[in-house]
Order: sequence, then structure tokens, then C-alpha cells
Amino acid sequence: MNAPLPPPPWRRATRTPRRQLTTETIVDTALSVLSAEGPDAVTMRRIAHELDTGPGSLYAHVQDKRELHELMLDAAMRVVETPEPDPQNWRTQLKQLCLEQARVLTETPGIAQIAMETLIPTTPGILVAMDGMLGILRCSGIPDDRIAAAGDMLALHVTAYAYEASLWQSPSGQSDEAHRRLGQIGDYLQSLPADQLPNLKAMNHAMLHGTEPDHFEFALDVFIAGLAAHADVRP
Amino acid sequence: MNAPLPPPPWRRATRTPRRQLTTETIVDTALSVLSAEGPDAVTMRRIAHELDTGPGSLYAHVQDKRELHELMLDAAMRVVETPEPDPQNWRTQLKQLCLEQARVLTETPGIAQIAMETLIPTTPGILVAMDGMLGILRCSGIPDDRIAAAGDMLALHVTAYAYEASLWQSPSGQSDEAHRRLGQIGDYLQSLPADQLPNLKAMNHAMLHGTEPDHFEFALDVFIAGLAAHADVRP
DNA sequence: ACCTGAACACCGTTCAAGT
DNA sequence: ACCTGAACACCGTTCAAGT
Repeated sequence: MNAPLPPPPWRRATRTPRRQLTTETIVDTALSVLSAEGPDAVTMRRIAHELDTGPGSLYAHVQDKRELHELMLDAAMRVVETPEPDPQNWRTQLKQLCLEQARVLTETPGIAQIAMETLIPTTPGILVAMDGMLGILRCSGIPDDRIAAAGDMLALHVTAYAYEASLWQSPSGQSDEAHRRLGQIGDYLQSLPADQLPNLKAMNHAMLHGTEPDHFEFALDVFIAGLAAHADVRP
Repeated sequence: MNAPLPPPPWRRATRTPRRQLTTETIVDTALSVLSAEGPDAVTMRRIAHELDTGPGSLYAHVQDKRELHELMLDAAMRVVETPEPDPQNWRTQLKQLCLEQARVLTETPGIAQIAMETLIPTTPGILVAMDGMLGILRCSGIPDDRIAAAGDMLALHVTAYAYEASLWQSPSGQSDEAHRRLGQIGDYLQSLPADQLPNLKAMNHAMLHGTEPDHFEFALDVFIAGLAAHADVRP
């Protein structure tokens, strides 16, 4: 009940150069919490706690939870390198770039979910990625207005795939859930008379046991083949 | 401060046949709240309030908020009719079905968001929709394992497109946000020196003013053209 | 200017208690 | 069996007060 003692002088040393809060440290902390414990753990309060401060402090450096998400996505996507467009190889380059972007989005589970929620991104790193995609597409011989459409839809597909794929990965804890549901569908199909959902029953094995990455690569092949066909029409 | 009077007998009449809580009424209420006020308004508490009860009451009929979402999606998707597959017209049928599914998912803003979050759906209505898609794809001459991949990716694309498209629609209140961001990108591109993001700068007009539905239809055409090419290879 | 942390207005879910 | 609503353990964001 006495007045608290003044802190011993050697404590001041660790106190004074107290790590300053920065947008960057906040984003880094958020990313490490994300990759360690999944999307649900990334709360303003949790990040603040990790930085030994109160939740309010973050709002001096970040406008929103939404803006923080966007900054996290930007930081994650900056590692994607875009190749110099080569008109001879646009098909291969396009596929490689999509696979690379999907890889980065899938690497940190949870970042794809943020990417899906953050549509129409305004952040430099993501614009660079989109620019690289457009650069390759411009070598394909497709008219300009179609290039916009193709880039838009390709980016959407990569993001959506990465989002779906990341549900099979662990630390968000939804992984078992995903497998459980596959089992449910299998059981349900078995329980059904032959004339209900006939196609799903017939394809049971291929649907439930095909792997996502294979499906994605197939979709890229199909999409690029279709683009090439469209380019041939107007040479 | 007296003990409360017993209720007059005519009140009992309105009380006793009190509308029973049902899974169905809960789902219907949730859907009407969703279409009236957007996804953020669909909370367990709000739905309970709408049905004149406490939040806990819902858990007798619905396991989870997640399960409620899935039931909402199922109810919404049940209106999609799948055509009898016609081997002569599989391209047109496939495109029509995708457009129809996208239309339904976009019609009630917010339902596409639920669809995106509810992956690997186990619910009858959605399985029926998938079965119809597979039925058409089986007419295309593509080998079975590719059909699974094609159906999977096509469904993913439709869902992702509908999700993105619904951001431009109103009552969730994010509509203005979307337009504001488009303006931000435009301003940002203008402020950049010519050698940064060159492709995005060159395509500024086409990228920012192309409409989503056009892009989606183009993507469907490209994808179906690619599928046809794959079918030709193995006749 | 930056930081603090209490306060506000919410969440989903659980559970003892009622009918 | 179904329903209730208080209670629990959280959220994001704001804001007066401190340094």
C-alpha cells in the first residue's frame, strides 16, 4: 500500500530505447502471427499484445484492419518476380507466372484468404504483379480489350485457387474439417439410389481423389489453349 | 412495485400458438436479412431478435453459424435448373449453366461470399448443381479424370466471379468503396513515371472501364474453347 | 506526435434454469 | 424437448488522458 518504489536505474536502459512502433513492424508481426497460428489469430488486439502495447496504439500507423490486411498481402506478394516478356514463349511464361503467384499465395496459409477479400487492390506490390501478367499477355496477339479481361480473370482464378488450396493446409485448424467433408460427400453418394446425382456417383473417385494442384494446372492449360485459339482468329 | 398482474386471458391466445422455431424459418429469416442489409447484418443475435427470441435458441436447430451459412447457400442455389445434357450442344449448355449459376449467386448480394467461404459443400442443392455441370461436361469427349478437374475449376471460377461482382452491388455498403479504389488506381497510375507499370499504364482505360460481366463471359468462352481443343486431341 | 488503456458497442457460443 | 437469456470470452474502433 506504500507508494511504488521508483524503478531501479538499470531498468531505464531497457525502457528508454523502447522499440518504436512502425507500420513495418506491425505488418511483420501480423505476418508472423498469421503463419504461426492462422487467420483467426490475426486480431488487432493480438498484434498489439505481441508488441507489448494496447490495441489502440496500432491505429496511429494503420487506418484499419482492412488496410493492415492489404499491407500484409503487399509484403507477401513482393517476392514474386515477373520475367521479361518473350513473344516466342508467352504460353510458358504465363503458366509459370500463374504457378508462381499461386505458390506464394499458398505458401503462407491465410494470405490467399486476405487476397480474396481484398479485391481491386491498390497496393504497389500487387499492381506490379498484375503489370507483369499483362506484359506477357500483350505478347499473345490478343486484342487489347481482351487482354484486360484475360488478366482480370486469370488473376481472379489464381487467387480463388490459392484460397481453396490453402484450406487443405494446416495451422488454421480447418484442415481436418476439409477431409471430414470429403468423407461426408462420399458416404452421402453411396447412400443415394443410382438415379440421383448420377454423374457425381459415376465420377466419385475422380472427383474426390483428384488433387487440387493437378486441377489447377489443367485449368491453366485449358485457359491458355483457349487464349491461343482466340489469338489465332485475329492474327 | 406490486406483484405483476396475471396476463388477461385474451393474451394467451396469441401466446400459445407462438410461432415455433424451425430450421426453415431461421434460414428464411437469415436470407431476408441478408438481402435487405448485406452480409454484416447476418448475425446469430440479429436473426434471433428478428424471431423474437434470444441468440441461444437458434442452436437447437442449427449447429453453427457456418452450418446456417451453408443452409442459406443451399436454399439459394435450389432455384438453378440443370438442362438435360445434349451432346450436340454441350458448349452452349455449359456456358448457359455457368451464367445461370453466376446470376443466382449474384442476385442475392452476399450469397456469393458465403459460397466462397463454404468450400467442399456437402449440401444437396449444391451437389445437384455440380452434378448438372458434370453431366454436360461428360458430353464433351474429355476423359473422365479431366472432367473432374474441369468441373472443379469451373465451379470455382463461377463462385469467385460472383463474389467479385457482388462487391459492386449495393446494400452491403461496400459499393462506393469499390469505385473509390478504382479512382485511386487511376490517380496512382497517372502519377507514375512512364517506365513503372508500363503495361498497366498502357491498358489503363481497358482495365479500369471494362465491365466485370464482359470479362466473365470472355473467360467462359476462352475456357470452353480450350476444353474443346482438349477434346479434339483425344476423340 | 505518439502512445496508452479504458470504454463502447458489438460478436458466437454455452449452459443452468425454466416450461 | 424445446426454449430462454444471462454469462463467458472474445472482437474492432474510439477517445480522453498522459508523455
